[in-house]
Formats: sequence, structure tokens, C-alpha cells
Amino acid sequence: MLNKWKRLNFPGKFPFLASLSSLIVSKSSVSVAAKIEYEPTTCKTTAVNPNPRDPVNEILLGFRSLGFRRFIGGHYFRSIISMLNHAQVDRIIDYLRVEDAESAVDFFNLLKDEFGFRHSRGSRFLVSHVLAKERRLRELHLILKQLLQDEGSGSAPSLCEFLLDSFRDWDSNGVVLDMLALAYSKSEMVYDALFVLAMMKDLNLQSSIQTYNSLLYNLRHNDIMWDVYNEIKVSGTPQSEHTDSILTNGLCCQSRVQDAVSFLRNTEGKVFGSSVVSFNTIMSKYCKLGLADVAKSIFCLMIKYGLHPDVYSYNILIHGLCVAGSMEEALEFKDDMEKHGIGPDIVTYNILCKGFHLLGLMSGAWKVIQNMLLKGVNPNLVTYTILICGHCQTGNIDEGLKLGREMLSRGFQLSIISYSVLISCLCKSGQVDKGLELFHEMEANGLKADLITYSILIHGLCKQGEVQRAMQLYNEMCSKSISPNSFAHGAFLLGFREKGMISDARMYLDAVTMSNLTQDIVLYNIMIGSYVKFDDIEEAVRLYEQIIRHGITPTVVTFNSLIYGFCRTGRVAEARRWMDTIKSYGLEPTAITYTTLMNAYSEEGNMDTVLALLQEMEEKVIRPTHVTYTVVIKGLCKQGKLHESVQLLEDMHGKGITPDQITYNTIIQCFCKVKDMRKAFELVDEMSLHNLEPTPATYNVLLNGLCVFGDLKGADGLLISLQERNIKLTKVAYTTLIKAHCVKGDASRAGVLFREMVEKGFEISIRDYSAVINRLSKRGLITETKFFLSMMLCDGVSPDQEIGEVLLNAFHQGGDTNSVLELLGQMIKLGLLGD
DNA sequence: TTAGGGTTAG
Repeated sequence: MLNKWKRLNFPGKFPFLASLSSLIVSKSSVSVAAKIEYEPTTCKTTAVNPNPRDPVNEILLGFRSLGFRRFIGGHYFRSIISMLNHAQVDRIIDYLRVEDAESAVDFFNLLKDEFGFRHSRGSRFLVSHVLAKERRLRELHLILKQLLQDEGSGSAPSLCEFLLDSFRDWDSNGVVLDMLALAYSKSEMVYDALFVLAMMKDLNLQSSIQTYNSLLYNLRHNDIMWDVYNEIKVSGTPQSEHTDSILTNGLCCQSRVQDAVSFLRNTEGKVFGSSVVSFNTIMSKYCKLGLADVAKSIFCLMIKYGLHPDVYSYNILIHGLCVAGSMEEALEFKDDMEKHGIGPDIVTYNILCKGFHLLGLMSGAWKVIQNMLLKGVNPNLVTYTILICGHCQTGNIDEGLKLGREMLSRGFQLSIISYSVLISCLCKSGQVDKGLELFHEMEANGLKADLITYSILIHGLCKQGEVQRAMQLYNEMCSKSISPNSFAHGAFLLGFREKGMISDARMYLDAVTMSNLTQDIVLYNIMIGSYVKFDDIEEAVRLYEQIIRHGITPTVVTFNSLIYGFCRTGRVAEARRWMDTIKSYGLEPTAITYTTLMNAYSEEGNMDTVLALLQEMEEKVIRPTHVTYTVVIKGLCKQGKLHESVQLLEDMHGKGITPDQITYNTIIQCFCKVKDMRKAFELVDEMSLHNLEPTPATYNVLLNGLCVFGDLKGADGLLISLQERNIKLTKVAYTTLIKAHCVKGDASRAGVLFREMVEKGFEISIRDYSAVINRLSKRGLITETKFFLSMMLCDGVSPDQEIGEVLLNAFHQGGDTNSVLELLGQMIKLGLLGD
């Protein structure tokens, strides 16, 4: 069977060496050393060594007179060594091989390691035979591995030919050829390996099961795996304990899990059949397919076969359950393993930790850590990385970075993954430049950025619209031979979208897809989302129709975007119909689909439908997210149904769905509107109890509430206290209070706050001045209006037509003719009275 | 044979 590979895979001429004679390797076991005599060397002599004698003879004489070790340690040897050519080295090694095999190997290594000498095939095989004879297989493998690195793929015919010509009857041929096949296999040159095996078969030489196993493994994605397996059986090579698990793994790789199970059933009773590893492999595959239940039944089957699940079995299953969100069951299995005397290890704890993190339940993750510490298991790099992820996910970047520093202080060398998590956090919070700093720190620490690290940064830059800088990074990545995938392309699409360059985005998409680089649906989804964002629902639908025509399968995200588009443009009924289209593709609407629709209905004031959809989600076991609840709460708030809103907030906590700051801000705003400031502040306290820091928006809502309620003193007091506590505020906090003071006519307090706002470094536009000037002038406060006007001019802001007209009107009404004339002059100068 | 990092939609 294997013979077919000789013919099929090496068509045409083999790259045989033109002349083997240039490599002086004895073809028989008669030693070259026997022929050594004094003769003039063919090697060109140099000025350094005017002695025309053959260096081979010099060296051999040296060995004889001083002994090998003493001679190679001397200066004379080192001066003569650089003159040797391949043929001469071959002769020396062959001589040593006969006299003292150990010296032959030492000499070979000395030349290679200390002098960087690249040995000939002949030398390498000579030493290989020495090592094979002594069963020094590890060293033998190393030599062959290096040989194959030099020779490359497709070299098997030539190397076999050479071996047979030069070493035909040597004792260790079988071992050397077998190791050659193994080296080919491990270097992923499987067809060369198959060629060597075929050659061995011709010569009646038996391959080892290790070589067969390695080949089986490397052919796991391919049906040829079965040819090799049959060959093992036909040749009568005894299988090892790994053989069946490698085959099982192969079947799993080929997505033939059912066949893998049947295969295992058939091997039951065999010496090495049905190993725990094989079962684990199958469980792992089922878990990866999202079928944790099936994995569980395999687990039971394993026990039925009398096998004892090991720590891997449990970890694989617990992982599958965690990913499926079944934390309770996962924890039960953890208890079960303890009961069976298998201690959960660091991997088990990390899996559980990640499981809680996936559900956004970091408190659960912390409990796992406590439990782990109690059991005397210390967190490792992976544990820390999961925790950093957790912090970052809840927006707690500083805590995440603190943990990163803690890792360093505990002597952990941050891995590329840990760095990537931190960089990702920084990018997500808009601190891309800090992310880049960390990236450089990482590289300075000797870690090489990979595709994901680059993708995170490219994405971060694009999201900020910095397409140019992203492109530089992209080029840097490509120059390091890291091939981008569609992720990077997606980032550029987002970058264009961010800058509103929709047609550029489309050109980019067309370029990427038409050059057949990728047909990734995610890219189309981003493009559809971009059209939707700019309210071009028609173009979004056209693109959708195009991908359908091209046979690309949409995802639920495709539909969610379209539904969002219809909702945004007020076409809620059509949006609803698209939900049925989702089902026609065998897809299921997600919480986002529902939330999008619910938000639209809520905006229409149709809370009945909103609540009906919430009910439908429950029936279909589609878990609402905190956003879903926030949408419902917002709708209820708008209708003044405060009690229901508070009730829903409590329901969320009960269901383990953590409200976020927006949820609280929504409901707090609602209480502010009905002037229930006491309840509003109570809710702020409640946020803190749930470890939610109020956001700048929370304070804006509260300040606005106090202002509207007429408690301007209270609002001022709150602002001062926030400033004293160095709490981050936005411009809105200031404009809210400035507005309130203007309305009340307290222009001086408004002025003070305005100065503070400017000094805080917020970007101030002409609209901020005009908001104040409008209000003051409306109240006829001419002096105060003029004060703000001069402030504006001092700040280097020129009036525009709109503000000019407001001022003219105010001065005119106040009978301030001088000011009217002065302003008119100014406006003419500025060209604001052109029309 | 098990654990940690990147995309789209509300």
C-alpha cells in the first residue's frame, strides 16, 4: 500500500546529487582510515599554513600521538581545522568511528557547535549510524531533524537513494531509516515520511510504532490516516497505548465524532483500546460543538466500561458545562471529583472562574478563588488574566491595571495574553495611546506581538477614526510576516464608518471580497450596520440581498442590524416581519433582536407589546440582558410607572442580571422628574452597594433634578462636593448649573461657573456662549450680556450671525443705541451682515 | 485529552 506514495507524490526527476563521489564516504564497512597515508592534499593551502601536507593526516597523527581529547584542546588543532573541506571531515569521522565511536560523535558536534561547520550528508549519516547502534535515539533525532531542515520537503527520495548507495548493508539501517521517517513526520513532511516507510517495506525493515503513531497524528485531518493504520495491522507492528487515542483524535478532528465513538466501542477489550484519553478526546470534541449533554453521556459510558475518569475528564466536562452556562452542574461535578479523590487542580478552578466571568458574575469568580486558596492551590498567570478580564469587562480598567502590577510584583512574567487583555481594556476605554505604550513595554520585555495583539490595537485606533495610524501598524504587522485575517479588515471598515466615510468603507469591502481574500459575513454585517447607522436602510437591504444571491449565509447579527435600521426609521411593523425571516434561516432571534424591537415599541409608547415580547422571551428561554430590562424600565418610567420600574430593578437582582449604571441612571432620572430627590439619592446609594460607581451622567441627572426642582443651592453644594472629591464630571454638569443660574438671573454665579468650565479644559464652542447670552438677553440683562460677550471675545471666539442678531435685538429692546451701532460695525467687519 | 487575549447588532 505504502508504495503508491513513492510514485504519486514525487513525480518527475528526483533531485539526486550529480555526483556522489564528491562525498568520500566509504560504501562498505571497510574503513577509510585503513587507506590513510601521507599524500599531498588537494585542499588549497593558505598563507596561514604553508605546510602542504594533508590536514587529515595531520589530525589523525595528532589523535594518535596525543590522544583525542588532548589534541582537540590544543592550538595546533584549532589552527588547522579551518582548512578542512567536507570530504576531509568525512574521512576523519569515518576513521574515528572505527577507532573510537564516541570520539566520532564528539568531533562531529565540536565542528558543528563551535565552528559552525555544516556537515555533509555523509558525515551526518555516519554519525547517525553510530548513534543508532548505541540506541542514542534522542541525539540521532536531533541530527536528522537538522538534516531535514537543510534538505527540506521532497528530499526523501534523494536521501533514501544516498543511504542505500552508501550504507546498504550496515547493521543499523533499519533504525536510521525509521528515525528518518519519524523526523520527517515530526517536521510535518508527511509524504516524505510515507516515502521512507515504503522504502523500508521494500527492504523488509520494520518501522517502529512511535513512527507510525507520529504519522497517524500528523495525518489526523486526512483519510490516509486509515492507510497507515491498516499498514500497522498488516505489518503486525504491536500497537502502543497511544495508537487508538490518536485515531480517536483524528476522527474527532475530521468531525466524525460518531465514528470515533463506534471505533472506541469496537476496540473494547483490546489491550490498549478504550483508554481514558480516547474518551476524553471525544468529550472534548462534543463540548467544543456545544453539546455538553452528549459529553456527559460519554462520561457515563466511560464509567460503564470500567474506566476511571481522570482530572482531564472532569476538567473537560466542567469546561463544557461552564461554557454552556450551567454553573450549578459544573460545581456539582467539581464536588464529585473531590468525592472520588481527584483533587480539582488549578485548571479546574480557572475553568470555574472563567465560567462565572462569562456570565458576568465576578462575585462567583471571587468565591472560586477563595475556595481555591483554602485548598492550598495558588492562582497562576491564567487566573490573574481571567480576573483582569473581569475587571475590564465591568469597566474597572484601573483595577485591572493594578492587578497587572500585582502580578509583576509577585514575580509573574506577564504573558502575551495578559498584555493583550490589558491593551484591549485600554483600547475599549478609549485610551489607545496608553495601550500603545503597554505594547511597547511588552516588546521591550522581549515578548513578540502576535496577530491578536496587533488586531486589538488596529481595532482600537480605527474605532477612534485613526485609520492612518492603524494602517501603519497593519503594515508593521505584515512586515513581520503575520498574516492579517478578516478581523483587521473589519477594523478598517469600522474606522471608515467612524469618520463617516461610508462609500470608502464600501470600496474597501468590495476590494477585500472581490479579491477573494475573505467572504467573512462579519465584514458584510459591519457594512450593513454602517448603512443602518447612517439611516440608509435601502442600501443596507440591497447589500443583504446581494450576499444572499452570492450564497453567503447571514447570521443573526445581519438581521439584528436590519431590524435596528427599520426601527430607527420608524418602520417598526416591517422590523417585526424581519424577525420571521430570521427563523426561516433556521436562526433564533437573540436578546438583542428582542431588545431592539422592544425599544422601538417603547418609543411609540406601546408598552403592552413591549411587555408581551418580554413574556415571549421568557417562554422561549431567551435570557433578557440588563439592556433589555433597561429598555423596559425606561418605557415604564416615561409613562410614570415608577413602582413597576423599581419592581423590575428588584426582579433583575433576583434573576442574577446585574443592572448597570445606565439602568440606574434611567430610573434615577425618572425620580428626579417627579421631584422625588430623596428616592433619587437613595438609588445612588444603592448603586454603590452593588459596586457600581455613579457615572458623570448620574451626577448630571441629579444636578439637573435639583436645578429644575428649584434647589439651586443644593445643586451648587453637590457640584462643590463633587469637585472637592475630584470626581470626574462632564461639561454638561457645568452647563446645567450655568443655565439654571442664568434663568434665575444670577449672572455672576453663572460667570464664575463658566470660567471654571473653561479652566477645566473642556472644549467650549460658540453655542455654549450663545446659550448664556440668549438667556441673559431674553431677561433684558444688558450689562450681564455685555460681560459674557466680552468674555467670549477675550477667549478668541468671534460672534456668528445668529448670536449677533440676538444681541442686536437685545440692545435694541433695551434702547442701547450705542451698543447697537458698535455691534453693527463689528458685524459688518466680520461679514455677518452680507445678505 | 483540560484553563487565559481580538470583530458586528440594543
